Amino acid sequence: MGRGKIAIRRIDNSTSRQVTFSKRRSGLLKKAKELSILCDAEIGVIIFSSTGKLYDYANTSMRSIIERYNKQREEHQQLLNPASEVKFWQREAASLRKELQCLQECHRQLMGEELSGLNVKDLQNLENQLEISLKGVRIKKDQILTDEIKELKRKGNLIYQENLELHNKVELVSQENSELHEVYGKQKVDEVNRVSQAPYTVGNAYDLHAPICLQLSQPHPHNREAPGKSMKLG
Amino acid sequence: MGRGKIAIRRIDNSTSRQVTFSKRRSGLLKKAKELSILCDAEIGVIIFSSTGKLYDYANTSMRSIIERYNKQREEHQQLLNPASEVKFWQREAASLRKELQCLQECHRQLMGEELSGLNVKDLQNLENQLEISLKGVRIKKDQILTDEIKELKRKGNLIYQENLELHNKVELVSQENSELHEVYGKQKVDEVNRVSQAPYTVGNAYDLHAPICLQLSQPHPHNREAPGKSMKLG
DNA sequence: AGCTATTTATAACG
DNA sequence: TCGTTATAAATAGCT
Repeated sequence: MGRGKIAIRRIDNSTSRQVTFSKRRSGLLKKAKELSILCDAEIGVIIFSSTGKLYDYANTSMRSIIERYNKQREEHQQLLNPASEVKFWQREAASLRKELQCLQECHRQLMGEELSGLNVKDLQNLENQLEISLKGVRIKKDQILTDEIKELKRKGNLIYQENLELHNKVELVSQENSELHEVYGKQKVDEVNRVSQAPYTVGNAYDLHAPICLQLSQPHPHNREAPGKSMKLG
Repeated sequence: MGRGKIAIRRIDNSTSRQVTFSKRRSGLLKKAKELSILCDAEIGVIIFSSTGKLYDYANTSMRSIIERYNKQREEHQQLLNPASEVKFWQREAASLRKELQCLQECHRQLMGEELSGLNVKDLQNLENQLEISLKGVRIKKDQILTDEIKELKRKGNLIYQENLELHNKVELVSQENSELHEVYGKQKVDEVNRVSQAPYTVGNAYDLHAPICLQLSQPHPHNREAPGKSMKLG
């Protein structure tokens, strides 16, 4: 499969053998990975290049694969090793693996996969459970968003109050200054006034004479009411 | 690389998973063989199917490949002495237990429980997943119900046809009887007619002069249309 | 298990 | 080693 067809025999040219090794090695490991995923298989691949370099792939762990391989290939090896502790842990692992498979099946069903084998009654139960789950998740999410909104509203009001007070303070100071200038001369009053009023006119998006209004994105686009009814705070 | 493209994820359908496993397994082993020949490499492949069946390939011998692997990884001692074997299985059990706990947490979340610790983004993802699951479950359920309806419709029509034929047959026989009585006397004609017509008037809910109408419960109570629009068959 | 339409891998080359 | 492309090979979906 390439520009030309090649015979399956040792490639003489050392360079192109290297190149082919590199390409086909990655191809082989990719296919091994795909097979393990597609078909839920446990796969180990060990490759030694002609120069002795090691490459390998194992979807679980090479050690457990080799262990399993040895067990399956030489059952009598177990008889040579009658340590009951080993047997205990093997049983433990087998039991856990079984439980894991059971839970995985259940999990797949909750993910909406592997539904063949379920009858209408099972599917109805699953549907009900998913609706309950969905409801719970939405309630939780809404709660978080509501809390966030409350917090923003609280902070907004605090800032608004603070700004009101600052505004009053500035007016007081400004008036005081005017009176001082009235006494000591009028030459610099204009400048001072300009500076004291800057916050109300330049680079400030808040209107300090009305409650703060923070607009938030809708949590549930599909549940929104008629347009124009945006959520308002304050 | 086939009639259609497939995503690399576990194949749901058990039959096609089996078929794909068989095809790709032989493909993988062929490629391993080719690579070992073309590039003069030492290669071992171990495959356990999801049912636990073992398939393998080794261009030299699996034992020597595993030994070389272990030597290269400097782990051969761990697999040989029983104390470290115990440790291996303990680690295996711990690893499985960890995976189990992870899956259990995920499972609880899919069940709508234990949602604290999730942020809005997580909850949104969970909500989306649950909606996908729900959709899948409903599609599957609807499909089963639709198939059931089709089957009932088919059977209903068969019965209706059979009844029509029986009706005709009865009329023919009845007419024949009348003619016979015409010849041999009229004393019992009334009785015979009464018997032959009983199926049309007594204890029979079907109207044989109209298509059979089987009414089924709605699959989705929350989706039903205006009342009075019952599903009709025939 | 066998048959194709397609997708994928890769041989040859830059 | 990396990228490109023409072509061989693998294989997904069917029967």
